[in-house]
Amino acid sequence: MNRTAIEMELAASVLKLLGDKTRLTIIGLLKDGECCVCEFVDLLNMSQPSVSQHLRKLRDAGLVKERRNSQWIFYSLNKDHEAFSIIESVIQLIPDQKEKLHQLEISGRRIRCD
Amino acid sequence: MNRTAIEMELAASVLKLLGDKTRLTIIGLLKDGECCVCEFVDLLNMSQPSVSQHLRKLRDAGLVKERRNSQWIFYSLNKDHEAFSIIESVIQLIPDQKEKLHQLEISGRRIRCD
DNA sequence: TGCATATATAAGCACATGCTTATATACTAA
DNA sequence: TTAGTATATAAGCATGTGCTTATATATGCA
Repeated sequence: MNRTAIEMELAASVLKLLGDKTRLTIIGLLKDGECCVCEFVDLLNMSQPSVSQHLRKLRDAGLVKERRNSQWIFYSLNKDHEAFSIIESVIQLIPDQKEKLHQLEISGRRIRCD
Repeated sequence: MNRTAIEMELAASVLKLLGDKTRLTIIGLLKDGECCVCEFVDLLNMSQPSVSQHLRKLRDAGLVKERRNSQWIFYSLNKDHEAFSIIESVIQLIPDQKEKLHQLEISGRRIRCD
């Protein structure tokens, strides 16, 4: 028995959340920092309600944290999640989203607050 | 850009398949070898059609291979799958199923053919 | 050949999922 | 206070999912 194993039920529920292209991309975008909803809407080319609903699922599962700053709400990975090791592993195996964030930055649509 | 990254769409589809407790357990049971359908039915305590349907999804995705030997069909992981690295990573993070297979063995219900 | 075992498949159904549109809430700035 | 921007939520709907029951197919054995 793997001493530090993530219980089957929990692992399955996390993998299920990752098993959607939109949410998986969101996780990828959060690899190196925070993003706010409007950035996701921009980068994913999806409606705002749809993005919000995906973020809600991730937040309900505790996989992401949110932080309000002025009118924006910034999302980030919750590294304290019991199953964060799954996120960590998967994030290494999918295409890096750094370039997309960079494009956002140089087009002046990147939101930065701290 | 990660040179060996698994495309987002493919990764999501594999993770979606892993995002079901039954299928995730099947993958865990295949970690160290093959199993036939009746063993899964026994170990998972599920109906045979239900198990077969899960195996079909895994097979359709190319994640498992099948081999017929006499009246049994043995399933095993397809290590050549493009996204096998995801399986490999996840399998290390979930509870090991070795003990369950051992129990099957000592109760004389383990099927062995080669 | 005929029956038992192992497996696959089909049909039906309840429920989950992910989108859309519409609307509510929260904050900022004029 | 009013308008604008950012976000969340609700309702509705089409489609997907995973089970069940019933049946088909394949193999082995008497």
